[in-house]
Amino acid sequence: MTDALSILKRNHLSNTDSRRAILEIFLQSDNALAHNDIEKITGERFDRVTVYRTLQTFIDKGIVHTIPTADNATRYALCRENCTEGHHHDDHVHFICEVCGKTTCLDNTHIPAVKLPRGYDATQINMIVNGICPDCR
Amino acid sequence: MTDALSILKRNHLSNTDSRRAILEIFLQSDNALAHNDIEKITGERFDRVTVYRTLQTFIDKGIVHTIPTADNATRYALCRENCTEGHHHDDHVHFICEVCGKTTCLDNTHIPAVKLPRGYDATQINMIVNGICPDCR
DNA sequence: GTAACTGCAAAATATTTGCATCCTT
DNA sequence: AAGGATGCAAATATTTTGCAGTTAC
Repeated sequence: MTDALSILKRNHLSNTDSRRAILEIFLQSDNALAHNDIEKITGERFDRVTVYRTLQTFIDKGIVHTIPTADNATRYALCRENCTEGHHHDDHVHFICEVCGKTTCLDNTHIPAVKLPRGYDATQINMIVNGICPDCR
Repeated sequence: MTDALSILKRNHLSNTDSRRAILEIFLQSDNALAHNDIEKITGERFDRVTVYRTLQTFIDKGIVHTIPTADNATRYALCRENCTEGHHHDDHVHFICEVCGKTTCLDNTHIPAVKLPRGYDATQINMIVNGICPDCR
């Protein structure tokens, strides 16, 4: 199940307004969201601090992941795959549109293998593609 | 030439203490630096604002580039390749060590090609590998 | 000499922490 | 009832902007 309540239950999180609301936002959005985006949508409903703490909780549980961006704005997206606490399997490519600014998880585009120099051990790989999305061409 | 002065001249930038000093730091460092790292090294010699502006100038000229990181701390590294104003050819992999925290440009490890879904046009690709570096094993 | 660069002050923005209160289970 | 979650206040961190004084060329 991918409704907010199920996600909370599955992760042993209590069912609070802010958690449900923020999860709904992620479920209804097809792109990654910055803290600021979430605040704009929720308006005055929740304290800014609550949003920060809720996002951190979701990260800890492996419900959302952050996407590294060069512009230094932390963006969060739902983990669509089988992430569990402490273990992300986040092997898809992220696309950032230079026109509309949207960050999209290309869930079906997997990160190709890369051969690292001797001595380097990878635990996680991120691939961020900047460019122009289909909507902005 | 890869000394600080040559880099400044080549990019038509005036030769000031802060620019020379900050470039030296990059030239002597084999890993990427956060604004904070630079401030620690330069100490009280330059105003924090000057460091911000100097870094921005270098980015504009294509002398340094920023590296996207999941921890949301902007890191800067020298462009080793033929970056020109507005055009980065930054196709190497970046490695972030989970133990020592150092960010290294793997200049010789190129980013493998990736096939994007129809409609997506890439202008720049970043690949960030997290793991353990040779020094920390 | 002039345009560009720097330092200082301050504003704007982003994030974290402590604590008292409230809510979920 | 008890532990965890929230809201508020405030501390801390980060980045930007305006302006006056200084420096490179």
